[in-house]
Amino acid sequence: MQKEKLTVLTNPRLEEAAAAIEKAFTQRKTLIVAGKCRVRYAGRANSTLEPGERILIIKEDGSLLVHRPVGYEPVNWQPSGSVFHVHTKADAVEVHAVRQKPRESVIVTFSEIFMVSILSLMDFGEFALYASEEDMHRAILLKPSLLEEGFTPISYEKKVEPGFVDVYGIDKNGKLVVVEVKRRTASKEAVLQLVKYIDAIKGKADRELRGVLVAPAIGKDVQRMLATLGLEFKALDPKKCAQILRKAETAKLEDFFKQ
Amino acid sequence: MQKEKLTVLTNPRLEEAAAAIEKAFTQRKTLIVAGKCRVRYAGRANSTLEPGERILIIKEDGSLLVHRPVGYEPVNWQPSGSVFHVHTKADAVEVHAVRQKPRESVIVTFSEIFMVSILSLMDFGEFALYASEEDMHRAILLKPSLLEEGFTPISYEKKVEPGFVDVYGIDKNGKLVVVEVKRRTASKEAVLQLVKYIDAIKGKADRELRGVLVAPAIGKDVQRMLATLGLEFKALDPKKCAQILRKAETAKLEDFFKQ
DNA sequence: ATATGCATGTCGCAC
DNA sequence: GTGCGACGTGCATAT
Repeated sequence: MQKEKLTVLTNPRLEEAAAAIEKAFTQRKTLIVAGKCRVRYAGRANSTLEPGERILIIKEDGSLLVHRPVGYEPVNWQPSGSVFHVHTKADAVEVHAVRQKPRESVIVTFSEIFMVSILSLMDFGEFALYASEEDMHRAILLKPSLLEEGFTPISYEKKVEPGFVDVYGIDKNGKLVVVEVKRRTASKEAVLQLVKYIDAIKGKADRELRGVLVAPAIGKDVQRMLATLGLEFKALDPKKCAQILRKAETAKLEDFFKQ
Repeated sequence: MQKEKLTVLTNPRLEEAAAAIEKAFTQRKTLIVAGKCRVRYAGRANSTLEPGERILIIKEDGSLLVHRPVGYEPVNWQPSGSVFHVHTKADAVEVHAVRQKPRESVIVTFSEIFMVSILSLMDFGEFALYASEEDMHRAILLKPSLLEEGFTPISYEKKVEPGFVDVYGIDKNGKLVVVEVKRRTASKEAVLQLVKYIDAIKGKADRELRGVLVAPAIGKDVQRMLATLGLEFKALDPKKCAQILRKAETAKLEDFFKQ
């Protein structure tokens, strides 16, 4: 028997809606409800949302979203793995979503329901993201001259006392170089991170040490801060890094087919 | 003439869907589309998402969300203020979303559309969140003994060289106290922040200085770090702070009605 | 399980 | 506009 791809109820009675929602839970389908509701959240914090018209989405994996008609972010939510129950009251339908660790609950109480939509979605499409900080790391390892001529990476995400160093190597004069990479305009926070890493390594190495902040850009004050601390800045665009990696990937494929 | 509250098309032809989507844009309504699509994003980073069945939401304020059938987060999105266009191709409907600053675009290409839902949502319900870091600040100001007996706050969110100090005051022995507040288990990052503030103030004040990290909890290593640096920790639960504020608010109301 | 840092983070607030 | 920090941040990763 072929599963229904799509069920839509428009302006259903509350009991009908409740039954459909219940069915969506048991069948682990994707559920969209539009209606007038109140929301209560209790967990790490608490919140209340007074009545208004919103969209509720509950996914197969047990994630929940309540969206107001404006704003990119959900006003209330529950990450995947939540457990749901629906309760039919006199003049309302309540959807309860509970998760453990941390113990949190969201209760959505509908007084009116405009639409219930139940979907069976198949999605195996691959998602690929380019120009992350990870891509910048990899690009520098692949082509160290991006940092500077004569740079030789030693290690990558080397563990030091607290946390990691993004890239770590030796310059053309044999000095140790600690590199902190940021995918966007670097803030003071990034400089503090770099200082922390340098301090951690300074205690262990007797060689001269350089600290380099790599980012697409820095502000004037960060520039001053670096100067004061004797650190350096090297501009690098994450998109350019992604391009380099793509090109290298292509070259590798061509080599493969040549053989 | 009363606007339509709800329009739903199920399994529409692509041209019908395109027309409905176009109409939703011009009328600035909330749009939900379910269908098989491919997504491309180009902006600060780039991404590609191969074909699969997803939900597209476009809100009145020009925010866009593409949701896969699993996961709390949208796989692709555009914050509010984006501008939309729909293009009808031979075998596809393309929705373009562009925003300036930063210049970014998301293109959703549907090859099949299961449902188009257009909603006029009215939502003026108030949202209130309790137990934020802000609540913790306010609770300490209202009841300084939460920090310690004899503490007297001087200033709140005092601006120092870099950034702010959460709370700043004098203890029962006349020493200056710098307080950094965190609403959840404090990490090393929080300690660094506290150190930064103390250093900034140390240069200006000649009085003895104490640094206190306030949070619901800290890890073992953070505890050691604090000890090393001569700093202190005071446990405080954000929920308790919220309760205190609520109680104070209630008391104030009672006083008002007594008069 | 806890700890650490990234994110197309977004958002709000202050300068 | 830019800078800075909070967020119920979520999330992957490494110990």
